[in-house]
Amino acid sequence: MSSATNPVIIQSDRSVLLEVHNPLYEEARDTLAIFAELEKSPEYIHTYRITPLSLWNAASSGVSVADVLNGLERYSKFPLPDSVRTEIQQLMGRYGLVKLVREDNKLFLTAEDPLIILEIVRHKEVKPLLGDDDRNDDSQSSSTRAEINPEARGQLKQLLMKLFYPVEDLAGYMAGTPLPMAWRTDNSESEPFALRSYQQEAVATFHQQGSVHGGSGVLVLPCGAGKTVIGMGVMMELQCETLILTTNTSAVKQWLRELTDKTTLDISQIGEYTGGKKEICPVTVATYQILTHRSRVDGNFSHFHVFNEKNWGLIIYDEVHLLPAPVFRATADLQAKRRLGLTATLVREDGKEDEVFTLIGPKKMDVPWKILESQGWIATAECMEWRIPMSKARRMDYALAEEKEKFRLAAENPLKSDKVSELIERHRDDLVLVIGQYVRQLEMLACELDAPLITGKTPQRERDRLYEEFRSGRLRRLVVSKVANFAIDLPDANVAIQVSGTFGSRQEEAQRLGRILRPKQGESKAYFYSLVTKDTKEQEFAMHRQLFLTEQGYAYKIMIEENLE
DNA sequence: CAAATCGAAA
DNA sequence: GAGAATTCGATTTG
Repeated sequence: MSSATNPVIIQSDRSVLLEVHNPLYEEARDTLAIFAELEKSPEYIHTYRITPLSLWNAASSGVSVADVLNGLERYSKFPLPDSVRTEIQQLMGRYGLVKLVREDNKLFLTAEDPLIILEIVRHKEVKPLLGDDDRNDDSQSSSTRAEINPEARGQLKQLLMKLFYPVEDLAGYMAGTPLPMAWRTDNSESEPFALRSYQQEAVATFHQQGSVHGGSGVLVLPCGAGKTVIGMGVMMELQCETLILTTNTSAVKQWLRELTDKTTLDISQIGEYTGGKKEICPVTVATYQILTHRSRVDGNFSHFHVFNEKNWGLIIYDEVHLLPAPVFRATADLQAKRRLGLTATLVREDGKEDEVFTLIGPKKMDVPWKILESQGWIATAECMEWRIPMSKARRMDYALAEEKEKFRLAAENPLKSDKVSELIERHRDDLVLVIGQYVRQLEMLACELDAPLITGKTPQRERDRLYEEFRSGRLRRLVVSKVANFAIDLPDANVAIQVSGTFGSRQEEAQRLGRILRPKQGESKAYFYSLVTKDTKEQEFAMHRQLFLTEQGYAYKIMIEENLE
């Protein structure tokens, strides 16, 4: 029961504070993870929130109201507020009022209380999603069930969630065509391959719960945590034909490489479905882009047939936070397939996280960056923001500029280049990436630093040559544009200097930090510098970008450069 | 026929 | 609220 030495404080707004350095931290964390969302994880106190969605997700994996209340009471410093207790009972009680069942290959919504079914079938947005069965007619108003259109299974669940009737989906998953596979043991590299402990845990968490409930979900893992390996781990468990969706062709190549390298699957069993090749094999890797492509003639999606081409038993969504809206809709129709979403950050600047949860599945596991850092899988990072002044003349220009030009004026502040040179000098023996947003600015910097520049227009051969030199250490500094956000073949560095970035994108910041967090031999210490112009809009945007990293527990040191005039 | 180039899309 | 990168299909080129 509650005791002052416990690690948790529960507030009446359903937020939960957890002390990280308390001896009961780990137990309490594992308990909270079951029914609350981790919102912030700075160094000393983590914040969780109990939301309707998080409670329903818990309920869907078999957790009861009593489990939640006991869990909270066990670790709380103070007695549980009554309002919180009541709300939890109320909210969780709604889960399962409506069930989705399969009978003779038809899908039905059922409820014990006919009034609930009546309320639902009368709802004007629900109506078009029901089966055309005439039993759904108003004359049958005392019915405890209603037939639905199987294609609308996802859409309907989404809609009912909004109406506060979270559906207990008992209709199950299709197993998909079986495909035997195993990890390769005869690997050409001498080290035998093994899943890291948290990777194993992730696979188990996804797979564990019964076949009805445990079929879909999202795993949140930092960059460099080995997402493809975990995806393959899940494939090993399910042993079935799999469709893998990624953001771009280099990610496709990466999956293909890893699959051939680490599994017993034969090359003939692995296919690439992109602009270049159109193979459909028992394991197929495709880009989101090709799926969203519409025919020029009739405006229809020309490649959606991939979803139905084979009897997929598992669909893996790589970087699920980038899932485009049309694929969302297609996915809504695929509720009978097992779905695995992989992502480093479940933040979407468009706030569609809830849709990911409803259509792909609940978040099954969240590995905070700091945990990986403490286990030595990623490097420790020092983040620093330098605030650079503008020249008098530029300050004048800035003051007179149109609102929309201001950001660019601030971002391209030429005084930044002095600081870049200084930082490069300080890291003479390190591998340094200079990352920026505007090609013009980068061209100037590259010239001053006498370092090569890589932008979108740089031909692949040129890129490969530069990457190679950088990897070998002959080349110690590289200026890159936004290609850095996507190019996964970019070699690892241990210092990044960001001279400009997009309007406050948290994702981008995370990705760029991820670039330098791969552990290196010897001292695994990384430096991340962000250069912003003092007292401008840029400074505000930088603040927003950093939010995610602050949430993950990284502290920014702020350094202010004085005006020279 | 494959590689290189181009414009459109989102 | 704007600029950069990417990708796809079509067209041209060797």
